[in-house]
Amino acid sequence: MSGVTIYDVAARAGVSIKSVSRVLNGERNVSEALRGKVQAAVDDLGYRPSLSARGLAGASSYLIAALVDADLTVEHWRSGRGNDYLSRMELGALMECRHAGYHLLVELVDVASPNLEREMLAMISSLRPDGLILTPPVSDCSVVLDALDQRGAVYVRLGAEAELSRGRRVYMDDRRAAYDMTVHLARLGHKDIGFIIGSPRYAASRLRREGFETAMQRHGLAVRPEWVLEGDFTFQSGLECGARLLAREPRPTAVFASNDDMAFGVLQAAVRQGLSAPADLSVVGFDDAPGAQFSAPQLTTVRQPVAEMAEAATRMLIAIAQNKSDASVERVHQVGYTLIARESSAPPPARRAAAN
Amino acid sequence: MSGVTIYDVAARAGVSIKSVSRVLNGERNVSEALRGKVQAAVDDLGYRPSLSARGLAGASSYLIAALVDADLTVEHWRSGRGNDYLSRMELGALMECRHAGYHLLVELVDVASPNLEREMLAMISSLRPDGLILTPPVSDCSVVLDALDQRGAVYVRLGAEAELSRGRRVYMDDRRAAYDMTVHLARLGHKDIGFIIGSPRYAASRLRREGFETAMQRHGLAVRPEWVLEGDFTFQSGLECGARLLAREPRPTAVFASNDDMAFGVLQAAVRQGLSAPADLSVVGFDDAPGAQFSAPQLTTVRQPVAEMAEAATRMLIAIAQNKSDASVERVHQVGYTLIARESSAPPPARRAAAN
DNA sequence: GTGAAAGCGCTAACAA
DNA sequence: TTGTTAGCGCTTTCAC
Repeated sequence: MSGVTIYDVAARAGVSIKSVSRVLNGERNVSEALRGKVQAAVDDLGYRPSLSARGLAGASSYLIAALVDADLTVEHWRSGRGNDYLSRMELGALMECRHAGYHLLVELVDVASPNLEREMLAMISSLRPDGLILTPPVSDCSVVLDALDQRGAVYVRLGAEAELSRGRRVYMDDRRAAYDMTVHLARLGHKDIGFIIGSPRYAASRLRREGFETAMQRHGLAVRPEWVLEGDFTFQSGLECGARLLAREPRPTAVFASNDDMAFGVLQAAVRQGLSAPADLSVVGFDDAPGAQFSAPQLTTVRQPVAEMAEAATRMLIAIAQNKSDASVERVHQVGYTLIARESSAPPPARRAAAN
Repeated sequence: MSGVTIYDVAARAGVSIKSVSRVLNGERNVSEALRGKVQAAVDDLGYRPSLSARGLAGASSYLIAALVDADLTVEHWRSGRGNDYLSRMELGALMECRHAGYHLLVELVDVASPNLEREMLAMISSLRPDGLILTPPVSDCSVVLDALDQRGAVYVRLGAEAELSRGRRVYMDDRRAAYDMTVHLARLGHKDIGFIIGSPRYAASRLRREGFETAMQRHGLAVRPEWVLEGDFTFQSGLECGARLLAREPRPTAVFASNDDMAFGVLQAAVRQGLSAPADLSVVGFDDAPGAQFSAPQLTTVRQPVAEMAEAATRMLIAIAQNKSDASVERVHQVGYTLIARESSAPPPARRAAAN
């Protein structure tokens, strides 16, 4: 029952297997008559070529592999929480694979492994994916890039921020988004703005911080070192940093956390100190996490179009796989972001008082 | 550069390719000496067998395919939101694939397609996965099950609630969880409890409703038909149902929404009517969505161990693939749930007043 | 424009 | 315990 092969199709259509193969792969120099016969046989039999056989015989595997950081995955798994970035990335990649007849494989990469290079090489030779999507922080791991380059693998780096000239990239301007967010706070009248840095594991953390600092300078606002704390992108770290920030005297009138989870933590810290947001303290985040629209108050944040990024990346990968000449495919693709102003950001208390 | 094959390893170890194959597959009847030689050659060369070649020649593909509803994916993609269930499921599956040397493939399934059977058969013959993980609502689609059975494919249905005797299942007791949640409200003193049914697309919706109704009856509480509304698991539908529910006179003192997104909607509807939760109205959900701990008030809900379910499913699949005799592997695996009482559920206003 | 034959890199029978 | 041989179902030369 299991196997209708190219031979069955060829026999039914009364042609050679090579002709079936030609039709399947949309090659030129195939007469309409032949194409019709073959297509009919394919439909009758419900035939679909074996991925393994194609991969073994030909140059394409019709596989796109998404590389995901293993540590992160374990962390999420342990904490019982999902990974919003992962699912959004996949949605985009799947949408694009869907029509092109490609398949999406998700692979864990242990960036800290001492055998990383070897593992990457092994993965490539075992899977032979037509393209790879590198998610952060894997997209900034030079060992991974070296291994892929060594094998001539085609990849797109998502949100990459290091070694910008290597490979293809799809990214958004984190620095500028953070700049805009800071300006948003400044325009509301905030002068005393605290900042919580993200995990150093992500290159984006640095950029967000730079965007913040640049904006502060341009607006003549002082960046107080004691108001710039380092978190690790978790709620807990946001809670701790928030508590420290709000315990100081004087304390900032606004806090910009490098991601939403930390912003939620700051919000919580504010509540514990008897502060109400945004009346006493404005809090803004970054990511537009699933909870951002349900938090109290709803969180002002930056939305990164992750699905669109993955779509673009997958489209590039498939184009290269099909064109054979990858020269025509763009090397860098920038996507836009959206600053979503919700309830958690408002004018500072002083300004409010003055306005009364 | 790309291809170190089994021949290279055999040559280097001074043995036949069959011996290499034996060592690779951990077959018995291999001397330690031979195993050592082969392993050394494998390590030296950084060899890893080609998935395609293995799949083509042998019975195993080392592929686990996760079947995901295409409509849902498109919806999430359109709305720019992630899919928490998907990512949690994958975390679990990946954790389990990881050590066993299996790979996870994510496939979209269009349950509404007129050619669904054909598409499923084609997918199977093209991919030949060693096992399939069916996520809801695909896990309850009989056309899919028929196609898989016809091909003798091995699958595990996640959260399946229909045709319980078919195939293997990993699930949690939705009915009982909903029962418990209803009891939770009853114990707080609520007698007037509204309910929002989930999307009929999911079999779990029916079970949650049944759990609610059974609990109400057992506690001598009336289920008022006008307080039982049908939503579709979206925030918007929760908002609408909530508005309708709260506009009535008398109105319930508690609302049990079949999932968290709808519960968030009810919370929002309460705010718009000038009601404060949980003082005026208790609201509870189901799922423990990412926003549940950040909402205002934090949401009382039921946590489903999705990652653990996927882990168990993957473990079953791999065990079957390796044992060849699938008889020893359990057919049904039930996982526990956790009722998480947060801030959104509290005694009803009357009770509070009486207590004063 | 079409077909015949030769592999791709493995596993599976079957010998030895 | 180990090796030999024959495919698995395709794509790729290379003829015609």
